[in-house]
Amino acid sequence: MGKSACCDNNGLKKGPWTAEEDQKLMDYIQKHGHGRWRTLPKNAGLRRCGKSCRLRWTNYLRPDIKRGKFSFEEEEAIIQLHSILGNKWSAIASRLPGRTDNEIKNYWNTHIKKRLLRMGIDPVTHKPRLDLLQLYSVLNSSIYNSSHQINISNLLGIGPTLNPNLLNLATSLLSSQSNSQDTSPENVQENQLDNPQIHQNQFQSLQPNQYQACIDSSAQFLNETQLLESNLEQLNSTSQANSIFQNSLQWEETRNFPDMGESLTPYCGYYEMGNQDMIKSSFENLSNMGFSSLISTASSSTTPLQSSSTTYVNGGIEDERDSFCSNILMYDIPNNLDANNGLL
DNA sequence: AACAGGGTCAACCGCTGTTGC
DNA sequence: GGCAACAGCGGTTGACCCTGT
Repeated sequence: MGKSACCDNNGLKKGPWTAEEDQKLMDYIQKHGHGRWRTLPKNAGLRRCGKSCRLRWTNYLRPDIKRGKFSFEEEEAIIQLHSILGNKWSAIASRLPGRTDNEIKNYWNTHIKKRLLRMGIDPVTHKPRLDLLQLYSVLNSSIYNSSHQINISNLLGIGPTLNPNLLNLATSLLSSQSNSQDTSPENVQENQLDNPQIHQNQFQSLQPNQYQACIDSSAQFLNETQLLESNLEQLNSTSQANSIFQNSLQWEETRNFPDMGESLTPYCGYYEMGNQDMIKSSFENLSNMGFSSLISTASSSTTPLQSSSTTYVNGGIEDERDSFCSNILMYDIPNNLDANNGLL
């Protein structure tokens, strides 16, 4: 099909809309309704193309548009819906009354996506960036214990907010994975590459000028996320993960957030407030990876997105200390929602 | 005060899907 | 079935604003 014909017309105005143009468009739509966008500009006395008029109406002039900052509930819904629908902004917008796809898309790209990245969560897969966790864990455990106290967090640019218990979890899972490997001679070398303990030993005598080499050596871990995920499915010892998870919660409870204070509002503090969300997200993904049995389920949902729907439980946490904590792990998926195709 | 750099968001572009002839 | 017009979608752009130097 290609470009719409209306965009080829010359002499049509582009750029920001004036109040006068807005008024003309609103007056016309109030009298005649919207639709027939190709002929609307001419009939309304506007020197705009139909697409521009439609966009202006649907994104800004519609009476049911909700302006202003996104609420916590809305942000939560966006994240959950995005994890299901991906970049189907219109499908996401259809579940957030008063919000447009454009607004949600902008908000995702400028706010949520960056927060997820800062937290070490892949905004595409909504899974923890285990490559960073692995690298962090291996380097930190080896270098930090050596005589050369290096802040690996800064070195890797992943900040000081990574929960050490989550790192332990990643390391434990890696270790378990390597233990479950075939130990036949032909696989020994490969298993050595997979074993973080071996890497740790290799770093014991690390010198300051060897940090880059250290990173290079560890870079081979970066492609092992899939191995880790498959290991998650194989790991039967759920008590291990549960224990680490409980430690994570305790770690969060005792952690200080000196700059938060009043800013711990649902909107501006959601991801900034700490790693609770990272833990939630991590364990949500654990659930997605086959660990749902080790995470207790919530019994009800208070999410704003409801109606006749099938309750979908990603995995709940019975810690009502943070009500949002349980909310985010549980989400109502309407019956007519298809994860692959959006609305049916 | 001036400038640079980064963040935000309204608007545009190019494409796909749908509909009617 | 083929074509064109249309509606809608997601990615991208660029002007504007804010903040730090």
